[in-house]
Amino acid sequence: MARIVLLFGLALTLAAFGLTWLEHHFWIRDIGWQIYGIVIAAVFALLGIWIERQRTEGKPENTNTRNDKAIKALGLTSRELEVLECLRVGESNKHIARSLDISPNTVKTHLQSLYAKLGASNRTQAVNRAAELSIFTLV
Amino acid sequence: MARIVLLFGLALTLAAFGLTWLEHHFWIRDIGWQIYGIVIAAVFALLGIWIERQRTEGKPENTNTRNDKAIKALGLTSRELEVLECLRVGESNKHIARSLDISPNTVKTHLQSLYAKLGASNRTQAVNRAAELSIFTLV
DNA sequence: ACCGAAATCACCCGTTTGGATGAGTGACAG
DNA sequence: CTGTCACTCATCCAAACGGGTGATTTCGGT
Repeated sequence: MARIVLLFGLALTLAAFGLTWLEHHFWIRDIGWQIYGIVIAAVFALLGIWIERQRTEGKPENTNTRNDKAIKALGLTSRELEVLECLRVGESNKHIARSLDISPNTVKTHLQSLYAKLGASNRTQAVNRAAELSIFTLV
Repeated sequence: MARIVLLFGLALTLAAFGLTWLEHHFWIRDIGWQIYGIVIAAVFALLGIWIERQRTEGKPENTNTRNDKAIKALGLTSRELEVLECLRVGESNKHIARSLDISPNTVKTHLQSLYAKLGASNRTQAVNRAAELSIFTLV
């Protein structure tokens, strides 16, 4: 927040200085100050929009970082994540096997490590835990 | 979006007219146009922030209403909703039976109606669909 | 060249689910 | 009073799942 205020003040002073400079070198008096004011208004309105957009973007960033943090903390491998994503959609082991082009037995193996790492005892719990840790790529 | 553009243009023209009016009546020449520009900049930056904030506010309202709408649309009964909530947490049929103090057989019956109504073929899919329809009471 | 982690697959066994069907009860509206 | 609906429970059967164990391959890092 402090950074935003600083940025804002900086922009204002820069603008003031820039305008003073322009006044002494160019065609300011010719175009009339109304247009001038309009340009300033437009630019700073856009700046305001930009600032607000930046400010509200902080949230998905957190989920993304938590995402990776949790994944690394639990030691989830890439293959396990793929299986996990299939779990979320509700695919059966056989279906997952076809999706990832591996044997159903392998799927079961991946699932067991997933259950162990997530502290789950079945697929629904696994999905639930993964959701709590915001592991899924949010749609 | 069109409304925002309109609002913006209106604000700009109003500002231009207002400034012209001010110029002919008051102390404009005294305070110097730099400060003038700064004020314009600040006001319109705030306007930009406000606009952006308005634009991004619409979302949380939907989730609550969809909740009940979807439930009624699908004809989910109260008992089915209880079972659904247990599903979400990952409880087994037997556990759900104890939670709701009914027979596991009854749980299965409720599950079958749930699957039918939600268009799911297993518990994980049911939870997924329910989440998509934001049926769960958000934590 | 070797180690360890990841990934792959297989087998066995018991439990859980899902699907289909039938049926009894209580409540509530027409 | 009768029909409908939600809720309850049951039985049978096949499929899917969870748990355990062991084995092979592949690959990056030391």
